[in-house]
Amino acid sequence: MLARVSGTPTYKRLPRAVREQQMLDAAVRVFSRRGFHAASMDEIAEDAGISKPMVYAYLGSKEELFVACLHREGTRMTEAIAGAAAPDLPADERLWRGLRAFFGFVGAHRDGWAVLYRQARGSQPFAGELAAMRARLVEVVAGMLDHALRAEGREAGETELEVAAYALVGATESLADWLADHPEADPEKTATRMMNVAWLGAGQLLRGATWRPPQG
Amino acid sequence: MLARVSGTPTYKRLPRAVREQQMLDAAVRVFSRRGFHAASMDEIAEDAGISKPMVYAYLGSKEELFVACLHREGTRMTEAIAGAAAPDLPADERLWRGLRAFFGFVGAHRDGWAVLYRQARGSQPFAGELAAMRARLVEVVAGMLDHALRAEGREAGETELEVAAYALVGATESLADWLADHPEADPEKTATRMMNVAWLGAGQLLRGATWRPPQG
DNA sequence: CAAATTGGTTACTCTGGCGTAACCTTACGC
DNA sequence: GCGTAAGGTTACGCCAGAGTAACCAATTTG
Repeated sequence: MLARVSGTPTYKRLPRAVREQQMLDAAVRVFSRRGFHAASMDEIAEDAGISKPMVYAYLGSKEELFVACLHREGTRMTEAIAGAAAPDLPADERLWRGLRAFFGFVGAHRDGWAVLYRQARGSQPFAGELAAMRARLVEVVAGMLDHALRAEGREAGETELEVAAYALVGATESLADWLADHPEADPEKTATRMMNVAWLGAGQLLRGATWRPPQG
Repeated sequence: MLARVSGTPTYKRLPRAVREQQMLDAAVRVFSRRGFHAASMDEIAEDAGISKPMVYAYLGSKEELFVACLHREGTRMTEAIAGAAAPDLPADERLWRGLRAFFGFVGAHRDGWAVLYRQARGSQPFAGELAAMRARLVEVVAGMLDHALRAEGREAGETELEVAAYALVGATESLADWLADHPEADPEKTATRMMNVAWLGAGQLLRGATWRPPQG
């Protein structure tokens, strides 16, 4: 332990931007497997291959760190979905693409996203952050429904739309949880199933109706 | 403070069964408004009008206490819903009754149940407990779907049924959250809205279809 | 080649709040 | 009426883990 005689620092110096990402990666992993409360800053630091004070120096308190995780993951998700949007398609096609992108993302980030999301739902400090994300999503879905309705010359109350969107988003989140808990499941197939119940409803499903993805 | 000269104990002695319920009431309130982590055993004890060691004596550790809350509230809810079941009705009627009972319960226990439920979703120790409750619900819904399908001579894979039920339950939970956040909202109306999207699906909704509660 | 700046460390402090030890006091069975 | 269990209290032990102080070493910069 007398080592490090001359310029041989056991660690590697890295620019801030890189280290921050490593820390966020580690934080997502640790928060995922332990939960916010049970996760310790020491463990996160260790997992990131760095010492604790660095985490504080770059990302601030534990809560701030968690919010940073939420933010990064949330942004990634939003972008993944936004990339699938195409405002001039028919409603079912839009819904389908959105769902496929969403489940694709969740499937690819099983630990990351789903668990973070589950974490954030409970604890007050983050409920706001989360609620904002969900609100944006609900608004998008409600907007889509509204748009489709008006295109047919119909109209619905704001609350009607909000509630319908809320239910759709809730069902989707729920299946995302299911997907996260079933590693063998296929995201695409899950999206199709979601589409079936969301678009056709239980009534038609029971009558034997089936919705199938377009273009192969 | 030299008081309590003779038989004037500032507190009232009560049988264990009663005190336990008071403690659980208090625990539900405090966990609801603070969240599991931020809730302190001292506050719960104070809110219950008792001293902390009594809580430990009767209900055990903080985690055990929380699980006890979950259990009691969960049982109450299950019973409320079970009371509405009528196995020989058509599927839509059964779904409707179940939903109405559920939203009625949530509406009547706004802070109690919804927040407990939200709490439990995140934190590992209770995820199991919660998952079990949800699993029972999913099973019931899946069973209902299966029953209705077979009645029409059709059949569906187990996973299909499970996923559909999961989506339905998720949408319902989500609207329960919405209801809990909108104190002015009417449970019955919320149940109707849920029924609309669940039974008809977005497709028919957009075409102007509407589901209406039977018998007035 | 100083002298800041930036990346990094070890080794603490300090507190919230869980859980408990030790100790009263009323009621009830016998 | 008296012992013992059941209901109750105050006061404390204690520790995990958030956050910090103090200090070291590369690397850029003028």
